[in-house]
Amino acid sequence: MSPKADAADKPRERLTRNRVIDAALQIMDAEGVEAVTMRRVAREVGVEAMSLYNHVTDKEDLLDGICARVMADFRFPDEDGDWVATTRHGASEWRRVLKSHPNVLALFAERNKPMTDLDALMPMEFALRTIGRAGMGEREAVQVFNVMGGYIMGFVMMESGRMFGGGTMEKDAPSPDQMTHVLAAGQLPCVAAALPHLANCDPDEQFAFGLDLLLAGLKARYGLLA
Amino acid sequence: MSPKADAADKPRERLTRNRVIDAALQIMDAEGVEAVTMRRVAREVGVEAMSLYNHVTDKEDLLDGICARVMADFRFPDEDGDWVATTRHGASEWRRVLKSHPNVLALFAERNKPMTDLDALMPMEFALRTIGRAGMGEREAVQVFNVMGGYIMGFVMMESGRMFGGGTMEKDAPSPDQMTHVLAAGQLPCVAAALPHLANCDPDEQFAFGLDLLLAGLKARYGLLA
DNA sequence: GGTGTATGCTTACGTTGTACGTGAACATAG
DNA sequence: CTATGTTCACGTACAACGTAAGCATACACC
Repeated sequence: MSPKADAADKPRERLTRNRVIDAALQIMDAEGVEAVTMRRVAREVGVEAMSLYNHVTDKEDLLDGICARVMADFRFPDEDGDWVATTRHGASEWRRVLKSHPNVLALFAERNKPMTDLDALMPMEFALRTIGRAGMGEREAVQVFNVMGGYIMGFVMMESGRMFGGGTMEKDAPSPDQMTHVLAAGQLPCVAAALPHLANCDPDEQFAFGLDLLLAGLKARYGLLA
Repeated sequence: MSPKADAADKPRERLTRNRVIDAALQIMDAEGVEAVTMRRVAREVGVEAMSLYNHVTDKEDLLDGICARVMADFRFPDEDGDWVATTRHGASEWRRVLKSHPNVLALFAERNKPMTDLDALMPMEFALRTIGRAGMGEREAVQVFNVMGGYIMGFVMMESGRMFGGGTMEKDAPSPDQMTHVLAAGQLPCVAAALPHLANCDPDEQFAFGLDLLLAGLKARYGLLA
């Protein structure tokens, strides 16, 4: 009998680079960066570790693939409205992408080379094009891109990594760690006073707040109007 | 003869937590985060790996120690002038600290708990106090802190991680990697046009530019004056 | 002296990334 | 049909990792 037309004798689907990277990304989202291990990914796709090397050259390559894959999730806003509106949409989309895979920022940070993937670069192209619509010079557009990009990345880093006490205490839990002890010592009065606000502030609102600051600064500087 | 008063029979200086963390930080600066290994640090301080555990509970603890140590390098600007000037000094000092240990951002990013060390929190205290001097409400001050902090971290992350092509090509080197190939394909015209600016712009100037945008936005919003 | 308490060394175990060799499935050429 | 080359998965093996456990040494205080 012919080997096809039989569902049972095709025990495993053909492995591809995409399937490998997808599995790795899923593991990273669910269990953190350090859980992304060649053996763990292999197990996820039902294969031995060494078989992955037919589709990625390294673990490095795998991680690069994850970065590119994440950026490929970027959904380009339409560019019909004025550049400020498009910028706002683009920025919040960028933040959405980063937040939907919160651990990818750690990857970005530890990777010291720029992205080369076309998929990963297209959001940058979009951003530069949109900023360019504001009518400033190329050089200024690049500056604005760096500033905005930095703001977005840093903001998401702070809100999801919460490195400065952002979400330590849920609501009013007394925060069992030693931070309370430090605060109780009376030093850091401003931090102590800020804690409830750190816990309660709506991140979306904060993000928009900072973005508006930047946009307002741009308008004030260049006399641009929305 | 007595065992003291002889320089030769005191073969090693007493190991301390600080010496361990210093060594780890030095290794991280010189060779990257992944080079910070218990055995490597031990070798650096002239000891076997397991001896480090007398001074740090974990590798985790060691890395936390590095984070705290880096923040402890923060040199507090004087707070005599107006709050805008102090903010500017504080921001550039914060950037200086991060840039002088460029790999620490990867640590910050992969660590999902807030800092609890007093040393690490004092720059935050300083920042909140300075922002508070502007006269806005506590809640707004926290927002401004998050926005400024995010901007600083993100900017440094982009400028030292150069994830978006920032420093790929030194001066006018033709960039041997595959990025050129992608660009040559005609897609990404804005990125292609931006590349020389990405390579040539002065980071200090860019940083000040973004910071001024934020400050200008604040002034415009709150009607604050320098 | 003795006796704890730090501190360091050694050995050992499980897990990591990956180099290397084997073998099955398949395409194409003779 | 057989021969041959390519692709892909498997299995074994090794060095380096974090660290648990046990033992050795040195100094503080009685």
